[in-house]
Parts: sequence; structure tokens; C-alpha cells
Amino acid sequence: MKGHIPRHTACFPISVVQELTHLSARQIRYYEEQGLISPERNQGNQRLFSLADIDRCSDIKELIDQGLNIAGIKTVLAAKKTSKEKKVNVPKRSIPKENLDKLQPHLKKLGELEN
DNA sequence: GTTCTGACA
DNA sequence: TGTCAGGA
Repeated sequence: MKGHIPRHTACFPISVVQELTHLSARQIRYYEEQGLISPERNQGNQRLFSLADIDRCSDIKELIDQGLNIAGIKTVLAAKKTSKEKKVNVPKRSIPKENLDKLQPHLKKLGELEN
């Protein structure tokens, strides 16, 4: 048989991705908004996913299950693109830099209260 | 019937 | 994230 579809040939509707990744259409669309995936579009403006896209969604799914937020996933996927097999240190939960900045004042106050 | 975008809880 | 509206 040669019914093999090239990994990068986009030809699946979002419903298929939902079944194969166990992600909701809402999530799939949101992840695209965040630049995590880049499905193509047909003439009707409907998304067309390739097997590569679905694979990527599976990765995202797992990372989400592990408690990672979008920022964390972006980091992982970026690292994955660079090193195809090198093992990268991935924090269980990445904290957006913005939040860390907001935390500084509070940490300072806590320190003062301790004294 | 299925998917799309935008918006609100 | 879920869900609804209104259109393609």
C-alpha cells in the first residue's frame, strides 16, 4: 500500500485533531493564536492540519497535562526546534518573567516583615 | 452539519 | 477554558 500521506501535507479538519489529541477545538485555536501551531487554510478559511501539526499538538497536549503554561510550552518547542534530541532542562512550571517582576515588591515586603 | 471569529462568564 | 452568537 502506498496510502502514506506526506507528513507536511495539510489535509485534516480540526475535528480530526480533536479526536487524535484529545484537545478541545477551543484549545487548538487558542494555541494557534499563541503561535504554537501553524495550520494552513482552505478556500473556506477553515484550518487544514498536517500530520506534523497533529504531532505538535500531541506534544502540546502532554506539556499542558504536565502543568506547563503557554510561555513554558513556547520555550520547550523552541528548544525542540533547535536540538532535535539533546535533552533540555525543562522546569516543571515556567513562571512568566512579568509575574516575577510583579513578585519583587512583595518579596521585599515579606523580608521586612520577617525582621 | 461543520468550522470560524469575537466576546463574555 | 467553556460556551454562545452570527456568518460562511
